Amino acid sequence: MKNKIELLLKTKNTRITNFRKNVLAILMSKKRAIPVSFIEKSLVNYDRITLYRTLKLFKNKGIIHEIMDNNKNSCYAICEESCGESHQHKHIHFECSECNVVLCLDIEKFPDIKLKNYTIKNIEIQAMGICEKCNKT
Amino acid sequence: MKNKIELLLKTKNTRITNFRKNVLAILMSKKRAIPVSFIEKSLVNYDRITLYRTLKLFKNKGIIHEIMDNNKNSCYAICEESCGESHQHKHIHFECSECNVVLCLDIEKFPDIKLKNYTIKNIEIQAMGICEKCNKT
DNA sequence: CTGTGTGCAAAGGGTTTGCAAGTAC
DNA sequence: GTACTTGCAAACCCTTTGCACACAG
Repeated sequence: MKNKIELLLKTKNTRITNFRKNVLAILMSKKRAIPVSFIEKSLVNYDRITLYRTLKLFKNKGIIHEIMDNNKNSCYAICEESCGESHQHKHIHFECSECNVVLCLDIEKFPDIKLKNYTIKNIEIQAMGICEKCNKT
Repeated sequence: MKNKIELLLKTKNTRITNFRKNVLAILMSKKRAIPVSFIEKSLVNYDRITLYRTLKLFKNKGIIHEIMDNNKNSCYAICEESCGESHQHKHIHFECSECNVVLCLDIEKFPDIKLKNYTIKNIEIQAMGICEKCNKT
């Protein structure tokens, strides 16, 4: 795990520091997009400002992507390897109205939206509803 | 026009006040989602706090819907009549990276996304790129 | 050693809350 | 008259900026 994190940072031309490794470990430990507040809860003795700067850096380097939940809280999730420079994500973001979890979900075929005379660089699809877990209970 | 505005407010069980009529008139004058800052520029002698409260109220009543642009600025647009209680919008939101306009655009067929075991209540599609106007120049 | 990252203090911007006076119905 | 709306002041929260010190490469 540790090597995986350091490798990722190296791949993205980002200096390896303890703080960055800690933040990445938290992000990698969850298969979902987590709000900043959650990252903060998971860190000990951290500096909030440095955290903001770190997340911004990760985002710019294409290590993580940002999703806004319904309450305008920024959530972050590790980018898939396929993400690449364009930062194009072929998954949708799903927010559960019961437990507020934010998930990155793959769908069979990502809709190919075209608009005449418009150049589309990126498409984001955000779904709201009830997640698998909450549906069961 | 005036009657149209008052009728809309009445339909939505919302008290008719001068301030609300002014805000609605601004929103109706544009065929696009406008940022709060634009509404503010269009108002004279307004109270910012009241504006926030008004927009929140309109949103809750289903009179307008909120779109977040790339810079996390809230933009607002009048809901279509088809919108209804569910607040379901069958259009996509397009943001131009050149002129930053935010548009509500209809697409031929709105993708019907299904996820096994998930209940989907609402889907929002946000596209980024270059708009018609900027493509021409 | 050099450029980059960190931690602290302070400030910024958008937004919300509380309350008293004013207004719609 | 009553409940809702407005305007003002203050507070809140998230986020950014500036700067000196610390650290990675």
